[in-house]
Amino acid sequence: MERTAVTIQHVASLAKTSPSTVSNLLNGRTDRMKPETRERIELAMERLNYRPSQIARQLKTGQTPILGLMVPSVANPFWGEFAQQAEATAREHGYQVLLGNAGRDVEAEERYAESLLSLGIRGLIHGSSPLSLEHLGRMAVQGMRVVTFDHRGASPPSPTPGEDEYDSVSVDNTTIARLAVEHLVALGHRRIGLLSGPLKTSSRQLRFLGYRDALEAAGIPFDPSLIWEAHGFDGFGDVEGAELGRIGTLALAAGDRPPTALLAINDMFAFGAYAAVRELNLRIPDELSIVGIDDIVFAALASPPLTTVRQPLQALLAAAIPRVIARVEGRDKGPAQHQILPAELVVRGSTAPPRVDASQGSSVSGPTVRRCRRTTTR
Amino acid sequence: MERTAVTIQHVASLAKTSPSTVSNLLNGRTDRMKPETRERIELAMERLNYRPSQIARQLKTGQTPILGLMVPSVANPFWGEFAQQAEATAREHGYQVLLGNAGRDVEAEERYAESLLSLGIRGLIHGSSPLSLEHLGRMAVQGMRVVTFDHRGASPPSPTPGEDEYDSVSVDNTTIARLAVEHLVALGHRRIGLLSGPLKTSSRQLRFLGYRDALEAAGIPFDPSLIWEAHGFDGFGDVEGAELGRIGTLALAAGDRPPTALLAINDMFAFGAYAAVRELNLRIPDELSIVGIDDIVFAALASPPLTTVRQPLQALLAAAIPRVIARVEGRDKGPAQHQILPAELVVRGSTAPPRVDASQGSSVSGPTVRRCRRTTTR
DNA sequence: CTGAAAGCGCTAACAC
DNA sequence: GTGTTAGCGCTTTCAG
Repeated sequence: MERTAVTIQHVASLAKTSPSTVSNLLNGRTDRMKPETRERIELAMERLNYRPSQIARQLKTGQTPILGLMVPSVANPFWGEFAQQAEATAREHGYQVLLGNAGRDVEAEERYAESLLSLGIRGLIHGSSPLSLEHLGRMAVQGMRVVTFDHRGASPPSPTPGEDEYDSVSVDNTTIARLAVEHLVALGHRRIGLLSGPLKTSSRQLRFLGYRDALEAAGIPFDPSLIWEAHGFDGFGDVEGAELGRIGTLALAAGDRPPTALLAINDMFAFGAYAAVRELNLRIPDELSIVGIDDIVFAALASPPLTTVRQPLQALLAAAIPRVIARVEGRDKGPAQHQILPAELVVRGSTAPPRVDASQGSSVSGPTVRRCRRTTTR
Repeated sequence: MERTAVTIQHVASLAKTSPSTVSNLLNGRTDRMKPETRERIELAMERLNYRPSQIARQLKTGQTPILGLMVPSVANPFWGEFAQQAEATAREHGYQVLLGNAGRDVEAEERYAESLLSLGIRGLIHGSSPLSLEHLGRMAVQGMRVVTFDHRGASPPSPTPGEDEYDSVSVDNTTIARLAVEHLVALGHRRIGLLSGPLKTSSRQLRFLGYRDALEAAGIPFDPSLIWEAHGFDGFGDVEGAELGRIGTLALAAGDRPPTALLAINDMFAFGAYAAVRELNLRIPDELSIVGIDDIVFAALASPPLTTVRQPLQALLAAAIPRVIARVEGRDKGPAQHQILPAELVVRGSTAPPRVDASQGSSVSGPTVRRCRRTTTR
């Protein structure tokens, strides 16, 4: 009752044939095989309950049907959905997925990549985006095929060094932010805050750019006092996003001329903003409009439901997974590809026109607003 | 620049020694090794940037430093946190984690287990709990060591068949529900609804039991019309939890004598209830108290913050991971162990005493309540 | 204390 | 069409 000790030889001898013939069948080289031989083998495999050992196979071929999956943290709902989608997509292609929560730490990522390599894993889905992607290049040199997300938006035309060592599939981060800001501007907002963790990743920088561009396009001067970027803080705020969002919102609201609307760098930050707004006894969207990015499950569930810019996770992974696999299997040897997918604004209940006396905005110290909650008659 | 082709022989020859000596060093059999030999080898490994191939090693030893992780879906925030914790804990022990989203489907789980086996993976963290755990027994027979969660609460003393094929670490699900109900009863509620997906898993059944017991202990008659169990629905509602919670709450609220408080089978359902309450223009907790189970990240973030019963994820995994590993490595050959950890009620803002005219409760068709939101002066 | 040799289960030439 | 054979990179007796 110990391990499955039945090998290809057992099958072969039961089927009165040779291991190589069995191997041929196993690998679909069944073209010129006598049907009866084939049947005998299949019968034998059946009866022995034979399961080929991937281990032995991969020692031989150097191929293993596993992909590495590196995300900051699956505890973050966005990355959880990402991982789920990655696993599902990979499975459709006959691959499994080895999870790695590297917390955006370059060293952790490298250690992780090394262990993948020694496990014979040669394909990596890299869902993270520290500014420097050099280490990905290093991985590539060691034989790792990687696909990143969020790398290289539309805007900066100059390629990052090492860029051609890996493929990427990303949303247009600049446009994401622009979409959000345009929506807010259309609603009449002119003091639009930006709430973010450290602007260290390229996706965040790109979003920042989009924010600025959209403001400029609308003729609204850029006001640095409306930017809140977490600092004195060691990390990227993937898990603590909500807490950072809360703190940031409080800080922004305490300013002289607080924003009437906020673009949060992602939905977690947006929910932190919700919490802050609750503490301040303000109301969303009447006194503060909030837009998130990602469209995680809770966006639709929150009260009010969050207006956000959706990342097309499914499409992203559907593009990425076959690509790594093709690379790993050597079917795709072309130059690095950088694909960019569109994002979509989802307008829900957290955005509305600013109050007329917008210039006064919200304030911590002001008189507590007492007003009835809007009730809709059904 | 292709693959890391440096093998143990290269190291050996550079170090002017034999592969087996290198292997000895690699495996810590360094007791009776001449220090200088050792140094030569270490130097050689350094210079060659040698990385032992796990693949070759495991073909030989049958051991791979990977654990399978089977959850319904990492897209569900609870399981995301679970997976994150599992990965982190496993890594502390030198193991990696292969993700499998089996959606609680027994067949999918078996397929997944098979592929694990053929990958040489012999340890499985099984975070799911369909009622029938027989298939786990089957896996055990094939050599898979598994640790389950949520299996076998304190209550039903009769062991499930096949139970001694695998270990388990779980929270006391009966107590979880009891804690929640007692809290509600203490607040003065007598009509307490239960909102759940199909009561097919043992953890859910146990929770149901705890709910009933607590009611009985409080002298409150059990009223089946207060139970809403999703049906006509194919699955366990892991991802759709919120939607189910919403529908269920609507249904419960439409009853003759609607509940004044709700126990949701998990936090996702609770948030679904939030959404329903919003649609009904009611207020939490004044008009409806809600208690969840799990304490996912959003529990603290929601408005109002959700009162819930926390599952001690970290402790759960800290107990489970070393156990599977010990099993896999053959260090632990004793009989199956079933560990039960305590849960903790976290009281937040979603529970309060029922309104005095509790018997009337909430109603869809009743007049819309217009009342000011409570505002706290700071 | 170190080395030689025999595989682990499978694949891929290359014979037959 | 099918069988033989030689390894993949490492571990592990068992000699030296």
